[in-house]
Amino acid sequence: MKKRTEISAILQSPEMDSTVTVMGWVRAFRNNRFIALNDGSTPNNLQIVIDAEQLPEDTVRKIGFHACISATGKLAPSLGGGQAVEVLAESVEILGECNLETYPLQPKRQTMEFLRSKAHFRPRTNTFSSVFRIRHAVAFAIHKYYNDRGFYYLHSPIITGSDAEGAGEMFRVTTLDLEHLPRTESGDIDWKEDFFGRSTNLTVSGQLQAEIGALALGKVYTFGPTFRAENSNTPRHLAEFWMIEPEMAFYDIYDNMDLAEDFCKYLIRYVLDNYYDDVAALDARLAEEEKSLPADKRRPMGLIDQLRFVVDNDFERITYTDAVRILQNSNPYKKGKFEFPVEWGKDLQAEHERYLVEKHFQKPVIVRNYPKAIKAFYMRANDQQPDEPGLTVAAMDVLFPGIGEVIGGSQREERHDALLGRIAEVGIPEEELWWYLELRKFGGAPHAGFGMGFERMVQFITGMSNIRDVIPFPRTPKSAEF
RNA sequence: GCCUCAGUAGCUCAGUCGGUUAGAGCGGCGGACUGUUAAUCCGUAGGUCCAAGGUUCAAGUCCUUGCUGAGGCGCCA
Repeated sequence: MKKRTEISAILQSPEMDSTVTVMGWVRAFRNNRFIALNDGSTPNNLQIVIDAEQLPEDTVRKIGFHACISATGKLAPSLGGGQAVEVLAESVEILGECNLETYPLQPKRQTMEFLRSKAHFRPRTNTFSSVFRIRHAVAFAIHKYYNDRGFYYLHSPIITGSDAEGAGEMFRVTTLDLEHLPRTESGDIDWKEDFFGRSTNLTVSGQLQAEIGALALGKVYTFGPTFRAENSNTPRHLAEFWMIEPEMAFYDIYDNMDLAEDFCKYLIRYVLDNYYDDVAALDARLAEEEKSLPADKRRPMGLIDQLRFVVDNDFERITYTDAVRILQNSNPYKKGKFEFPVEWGKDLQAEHERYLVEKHFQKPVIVRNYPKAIKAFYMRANDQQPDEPGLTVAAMDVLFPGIGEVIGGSQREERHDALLGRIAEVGIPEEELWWYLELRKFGGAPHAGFGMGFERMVQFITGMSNIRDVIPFPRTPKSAEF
């Protein structure tokens, strides 16, 4: 293969008069003379100038939207106003034709729904190439952030035998012949016959295993795929998504909140610092899109302004009890505008969270100390507070505008007896969690952690309105093409 | 899982009260064009009206069921 130069490198530091070979996909061919070429290395195109009479007629005819070409020529300052440099092509080779009579994409605005059905081509569009570059950037920044702070990347299992995680419906993993299931004497399916000799599922969370890591390595994080078989049909849910779960020994709920806030800001700052052109392209696209919306449906600020705002301001921190008080004093509450009741002991609904984040504080909010009854068994019980009608646990949720809960976490119950009591209360068989309990019995430590929805964070940073458009191959109920 | 809306040309949509040969813009194709920037100009082709059943003299239009998609809610990250 001829050695090619990536367009990002050329645009960054062009060496005028040098001869380069570039390869990529044609975004536009204008006036029989100008090719806008993109190779995915940057959102920006490189202009190739050809002399149609100096090239084979057949080659010129095949230069068209999304055809793949290689072009060789001298770099020169551009005579046109739209770009600084261009390649004066001496030769052009067609690497892959693109027959536009049958190719589904078109050089025009397409809906996200349509492009979703063409997941094999959508990364070639401006929007999706920017989204996927940013997705990469966020993933990389996650590892960099934790590595730089002395965390160890722990690989939690994808296949789990635990039924006790309680984070939702699970996908079963089995090699049993579904047409001829082995049965026990009592007629139940005999999971002892299955591959692992027990019933197994895809993981819904790596947290319990991350706790094992934290109680030995001090600070760990997991970052991997997570599976929920919930029949959730919303722009914020996927059946297969990625989650980051840091877990730290010797952290309490406040340390946990500090880390969560700093982590969120770091990821946003990293993308702004290193992928500004991509964010700017998405910002412009959103601004264009919003022009056609009525004023009340528009975002309060542009994408970049919003990202800067989140980075530059402290997150609001309140207790669940405060949140209920604020909501009960709110206008929508007094006017009966909320669909769901606001009452201490009941979980906050999306409409309540949205009021707190988007109306009342107008910035990210961390709510902590939720009622014990509505939270998971592993969260650390707080002492009874005089101003709280019931017992709470040291849980915390980080709420973002537009996407809602981006992080959920807690200080974990490290007291063996308290945990044992809680497990009994919620009715999980003790033997399911024998190793989890032993972590408390033998050299236990106070510890805390949280889970961040990776796609939700990418969604926030890119401004994409549907989570299916920030993952290359979305898996949702009734949909697993590609 | 519940509720709402939608499905008509490659894409985005219009299609009146059920009535003749189903339209537009964009895109494609053919042509023109050597400084364009979503290039522009001229010409042209293109339809299983989501599927099945039903009502009717007559269905893109009304009814039933199903499928698919989107949005809202719940569950959550």
